[in-house]
Amino acid sequence: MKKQKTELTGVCRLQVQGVKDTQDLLSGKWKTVIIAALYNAGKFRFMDLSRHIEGISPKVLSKELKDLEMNRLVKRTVLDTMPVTVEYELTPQGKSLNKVVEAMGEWGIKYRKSILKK
Amino acid sequence: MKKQKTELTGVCRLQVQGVKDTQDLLSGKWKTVIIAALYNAGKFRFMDLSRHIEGISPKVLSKELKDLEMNRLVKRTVLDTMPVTVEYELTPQGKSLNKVVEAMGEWGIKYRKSILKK
DNA sequence: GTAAGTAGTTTCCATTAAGTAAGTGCTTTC
DNA sequence: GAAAGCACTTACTTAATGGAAACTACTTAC
Repeated sequence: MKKQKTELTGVCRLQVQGVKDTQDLLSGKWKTVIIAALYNAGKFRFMDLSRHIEGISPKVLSKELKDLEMNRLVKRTVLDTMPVTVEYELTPQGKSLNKVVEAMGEWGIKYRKSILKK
Repeated sequence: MKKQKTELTGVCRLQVQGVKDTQDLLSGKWKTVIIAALYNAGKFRFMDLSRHIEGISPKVLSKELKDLEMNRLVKRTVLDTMPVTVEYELTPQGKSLNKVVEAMGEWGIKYRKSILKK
C-alpha cells in the first residue's frame, strides 16, 4: 500500500496551476482593483482611475497599467484631442476575468458583513 | 450639466470595495495557491503542502498559514500522534472562497492555452 | 549512535513593491 | 503671463515580501 491521501489528481493539479498563473498575472495590491473599476466603467481616463481608486499614486497606477497592457488585459488608446487624453479599457482577454472579479467582489462584500456582525 | 461619465454608481463602488477587501486578504504570491490546494485536498499536513506547492519555503509557508489562520480562512489542528502531526484545512469561511478559486483556476487554464496557441 | 521524518523557527540577505515629491510638456482659461 | 488640468516620468526612500540555509526538538527506524 502506498500513501495516497497526500496526492492530488491531475485535474486538481491543473486547477492549482491555473490559480497560480492567474495570481502571478494579477500580482500586487492594485491590479484586481483597476480591473474591477474598468469592468464597471467600460472606459476610464488616467485621471478618472486616479481619482476613483483611492490611495493609488500616479506612479503606481502608470506602472500597473503598463503591466496589464503588456499582458493584454488592458487596451490603451490615445485620443488626439488638445490636451491629449488617454482612455483605458479592458481587452476581451481582460473582460474574460469577469467571473474572477464578480466572485471576488461578492466574497469581499459578504466577508465585510460577517466581520461587522461580530 | 455635470460630468457624469466618470462616476460609478453605488453598487459598482461596493463591488470595487469588495474586490479590494478580498485582494488585501489574499495578498502575496502564495495564499490563493495554498487555498486552492486545501480546497482540492480537504486536509493537508505541513509537509504535504510544502511538497505539493512547488517553490515555497517552510518559512514562507508557515507565515502564510498563520496569516490565513488569523483571518479565519484556515483551521490548524495539532494531532497528538508521536511525531506530532498538524493538519490544515479550510474553515467554512475559507471554503466560501470556492467561486474565487474556481474562477481563477479556470481562467488560468484558458489563459495558458491561449498563450500557447500563438 | 546515526540518519531521517515531522513541524516548524531563526538569521541573514536580496528583491520587489510602494510611497513621496517634484518635474515635464502640452494647452486652455483667467 | 500665471495658474491649472492632463498624462505622465523621474528620483529618492522606505516598507514589505520572499528566499536560502541552518537550526531546534522530538521520535522512530536502522
